[in-house]
Amino acid sequence: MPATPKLPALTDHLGYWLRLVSNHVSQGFARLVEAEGVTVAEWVVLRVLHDAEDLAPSQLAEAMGMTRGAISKLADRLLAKGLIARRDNAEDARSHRLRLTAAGRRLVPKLAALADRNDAAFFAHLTAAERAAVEQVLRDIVGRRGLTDMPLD
Amino acid sequence: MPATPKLPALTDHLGYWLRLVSNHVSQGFARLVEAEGVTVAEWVVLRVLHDAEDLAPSQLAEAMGMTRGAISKLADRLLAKGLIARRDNAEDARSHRLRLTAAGRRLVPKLAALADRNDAAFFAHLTAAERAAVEQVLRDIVGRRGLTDMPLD
DNA sequence: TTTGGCTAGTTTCCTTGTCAACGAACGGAC
DNA sequence: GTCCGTTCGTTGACAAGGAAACTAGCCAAA
Repeated sequence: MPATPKLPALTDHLGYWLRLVSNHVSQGFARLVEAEGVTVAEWVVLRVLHDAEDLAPSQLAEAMGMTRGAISKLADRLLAKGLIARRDNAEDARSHRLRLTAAGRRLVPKLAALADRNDAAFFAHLTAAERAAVEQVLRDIVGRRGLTDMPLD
Repeated sequence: MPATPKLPALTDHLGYWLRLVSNHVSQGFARLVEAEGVTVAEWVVLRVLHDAEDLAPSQLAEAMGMTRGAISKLADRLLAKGLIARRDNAEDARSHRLRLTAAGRRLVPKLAALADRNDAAFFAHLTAAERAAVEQVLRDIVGRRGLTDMPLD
């Protein structure tokens, strides 16, 4: 018997498999949306704004699990692409609100279709039960640990 | 009825949950290994070298799903930390081999314990069946799509 | 043997994030 | 009314990876 205790392999950790698959899924999606001239982070902003109508950068940062600095630059890019607009906040001169432009609003369904397509490409072969089981486990972990945000790492 | 067709939410995609949890798991691990002065990518290098004994940078790039350029810089950092060593390849002067130093080899079990700890923190509450089911699904996807590498984004 | 293509690593530039410092504006205590 | 601590967004420095250009060395064909 070897004197060294068993050293677990990378693949012994569930986190390894999660990361491996997750990274490929995200990368696949990144390639899809790239054709529309948008990054994954930008897509998330657009999708969140689509539902919210009007958000302060700091709220966006909170919702996306990114720093305010990152949101600031992200907003600059989306502004330059004409997909969002800044509007002063009447009640607080420090702050302002971000909203989709017409072009931004028009783009969201197109990107959503790509998200559907990408998800299907990776998970369509699963049975409904398998899908539900995995989602259940993941949602459960999110709930247990109170993960509300989405850190981009 | 609204004229607009249903727009799927971010959370309707399994990829969303995968990414959310995966990013938190990775971030949690990053915080743990940070105390040992190492990043996640560096940990992977160390762990792979631990098993391989001797690897060319290009092999490492292949195994980790990173570019050779990234490995080149990563190796520089690990070299500076004294965790790996470069050795010339007698058969091919273009190439060289990377191996763990004694310090690097000593560090691996410590990091492996952190990996165990992190995995447990996120997944220990799962039943063996749940764990196996998730791992099975993930491994299956990896197999179907021939994902051998581990892209870091 | 020399030439031309290939391969291994490195380097440069670019992207996109974090972190920390900053200035402007808010708001409560006095 | 005036401070003083806090919050808002921005900015600059830094980190880490990708893409592509570059260098050095290999090797096979002429």
